[in-house]
Amino acid sequence: MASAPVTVGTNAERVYDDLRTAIIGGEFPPGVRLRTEALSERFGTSRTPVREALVLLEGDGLVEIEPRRGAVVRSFDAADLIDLYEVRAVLEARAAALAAARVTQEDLVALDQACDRAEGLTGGTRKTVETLIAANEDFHRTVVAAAGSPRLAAALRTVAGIPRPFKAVFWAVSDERARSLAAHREIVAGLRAGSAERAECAMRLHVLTARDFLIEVMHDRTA
Amino acid sequence: MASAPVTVGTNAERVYDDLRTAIIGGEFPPGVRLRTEALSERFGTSRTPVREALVLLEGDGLVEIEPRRGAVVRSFDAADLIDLYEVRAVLEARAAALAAARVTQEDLVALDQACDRAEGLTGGTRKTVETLIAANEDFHRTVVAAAGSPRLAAALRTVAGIPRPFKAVFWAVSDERARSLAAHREIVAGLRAGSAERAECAMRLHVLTARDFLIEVMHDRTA
DNA sequence: AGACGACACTTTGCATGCAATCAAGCATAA
DNA sequence: TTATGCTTGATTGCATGCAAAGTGTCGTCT
Repeated sequence: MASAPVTVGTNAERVYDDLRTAIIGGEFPPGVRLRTEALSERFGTSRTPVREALVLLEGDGLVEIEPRRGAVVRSFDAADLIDLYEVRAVLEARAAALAAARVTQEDLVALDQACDRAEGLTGGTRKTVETLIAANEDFHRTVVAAAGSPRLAAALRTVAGIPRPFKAVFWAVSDERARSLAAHREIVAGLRAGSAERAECAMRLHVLTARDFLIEVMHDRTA
Repeated sequence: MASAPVTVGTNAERVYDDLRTAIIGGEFPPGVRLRTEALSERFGTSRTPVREALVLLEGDGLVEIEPRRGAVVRSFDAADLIDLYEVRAVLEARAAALAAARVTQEDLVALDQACDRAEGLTGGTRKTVETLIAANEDFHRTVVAAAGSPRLAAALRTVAGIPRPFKAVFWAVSDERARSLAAHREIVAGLRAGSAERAECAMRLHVLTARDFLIEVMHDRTA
């Protein structure tokens, strides 16, 4: 049998993945300086692969690197997030439209399951929220994968990553949860019907609704 | 007086810019292996900044890096280019729509000038084609800048760079030149009128027309 | 003759040392 | 007291050495 390879990919990739998860997970809040030596210590490597990982994360828009000044976790203000969600709306809507013509039965099952996983949950515990976020990410990832456009997927990477605390606000509010779930069901219905227009509009509506909810929340918090 | 800074930015950025220009300029054709030592010699640095530049170029979709195998200039087959142009169509159309509401008088002048620069040219010399490509790039860059969306600009970087020979085919054919110029004028008209819809549709049409011409050319060549 | 395997060479990926630069704190002068 | 310049410590960016993985070649065996 095939034994798992000891090192799949390079060290830099591993650092990139782990650091990305850590940032999105909120372990490194926006504004925090990311010093190469501290990170290399944490990940058990030297500073070289850490530096490479930071460059990759800059491409994802998760960190900002200023020459000779170092890297900091990028902060997201309202304008940033609105901008990000609007680009996401355009790209994910397109992904949904493409997916409508290519989606497989397995994809549809996976999408249904992602919805089902979110369906029963009602509590507001950390674990529940984590599950909801994971199900949501699976859903969107499946749609993008079904679109079958490598370039679209690459473009989405520049707007896909935002820290979990920002996402969490969606799932903390019960009404938004229900609305999001309904939107997901609607998107699946469009895809299942093979209607690019339905899927596209449903996805666009879904993302723009998220944008507006975010605006509302931020307005309440700053007001 | 202020002397020009000896090093603006880092060495890695300079290598990235120069290497990107070289690849797009066709100096390194698709499929060519990019060995770090040879490049470091060329750019007068060590292998470290070269490696960083290659990672950045991978993010732009211009090179492919396989672990332990090295970097090669990415080759673009028909499916790749079609995929790329369709994502460009979505993103640039969105950029045009955003720009319609924000475009300044200076932007419009710059766009007019980009059109004017292409207007008189008729020959098929290398210099002429270079000028046309440069004017075209200025045009699109100006529109994207006028959109004022950093995330959109970042997403476009993943689909903006393709080797010049591919672009050159557009400008080698006189009819396509005229059509492209007319499309640019149409886009400017939409922007000047402040009509997001006109600008958006004109841009989408422009990019999709380019896509179809590319399909046609590649079909002719392979047939 | 063709296929297979061992060996040497090439190239990558990583670790580490070093110079350049930045910030921060302290002394000094107005 | 406040502003300015120096100095020290910290941190980045780059160069280089080295081990590991990949590539190609040559010899051998069938």
